[in-house]
Amino acid sequence: MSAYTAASRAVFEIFRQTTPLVEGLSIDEAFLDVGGLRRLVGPPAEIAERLRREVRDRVHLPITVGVARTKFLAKVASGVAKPDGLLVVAPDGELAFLHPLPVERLWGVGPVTAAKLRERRIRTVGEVARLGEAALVSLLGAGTGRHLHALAHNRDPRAVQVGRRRASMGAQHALSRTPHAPTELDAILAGLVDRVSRRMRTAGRSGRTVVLRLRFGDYTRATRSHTVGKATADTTSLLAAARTLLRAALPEIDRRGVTLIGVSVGNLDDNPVQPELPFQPDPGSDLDAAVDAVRDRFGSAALTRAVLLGREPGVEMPLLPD
DNA sequence: TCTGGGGTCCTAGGACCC
DNA sequence: TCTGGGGTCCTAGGACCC
Repeated sequence: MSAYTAASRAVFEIFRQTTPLVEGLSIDEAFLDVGGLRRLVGPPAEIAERLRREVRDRVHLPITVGVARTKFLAKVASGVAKPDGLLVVAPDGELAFLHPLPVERLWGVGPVTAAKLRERRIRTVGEVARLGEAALVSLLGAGTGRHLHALAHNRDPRAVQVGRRRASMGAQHALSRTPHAPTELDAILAGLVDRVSRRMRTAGRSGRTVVLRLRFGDYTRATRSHTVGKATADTTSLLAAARTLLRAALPEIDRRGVTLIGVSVGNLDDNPVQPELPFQPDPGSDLDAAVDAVRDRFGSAALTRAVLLGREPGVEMPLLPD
């Protein structure tokens, strides 16, 4: 576990001591629902100050807190208050706070959407709100248009969700623009699948959809996916699926060049154990368990796939006995 | 500035089934 | 035999987030 991960866990622990209603958003962001604590603990602003103090004293990190009636506005407030700040948006001052802000503050507005809005001379959240839903939908499509219209009026009915589980797990590797031989790409793929499948087994997850992510020489991207009938966290099975996808993409890679390979597994399930194990064991599950055990004890470099030998820094070709 | 790594959500078309 | 509607799943792409 990295120092960053350890600190993140410690901070989340402090959050959970304050309220059980904690929704992790990323390694360094979370929503806390403190609506029920007003009588017992005090107003949200006081709770926020206390959280900042505790994290500073116990984990020695600054945190920024945004307090508001909706998740969306709390996130905007914390974004405005960064770094190491606290901003409380009172219910009667929501739109006065929100409307002068630039459109980029809206959750879901990135460079593409911002550029489309700019073309219509829309620069602030207030201008988005005044534009009206129908005009936004015709400009940005139904999904984004309705979403932004609601946010611009601070309409965000989503509650804080506890215990949300990850929907996919993946790993990727950036490459130089020089040509790469199929064997080299295959070795990189094997290393990525190895990393992802191990993470899945550690987390007790298994998955059905293998996604191969490619970025070509011109930095455009493409994905190829394959879904199997039964969820697995078995390295051999996942690698077989990934290899099929890579083989099919090789002609295109050959033409356009490749600057990134990624593998992720989606359709994640909570049950990595195969119920019919005594009769139809996964071909590689025993091997995976043995490899995981060795790595748990001796570190992740202790064992590697033959296809990777001599490619990863720090991994030496072993001396074979005569 | 351009090009690191790990994710989420939405949309759309096609296949398939009833 | 053909047509139609509705639903689900899979695949692919795109935009966005930290």
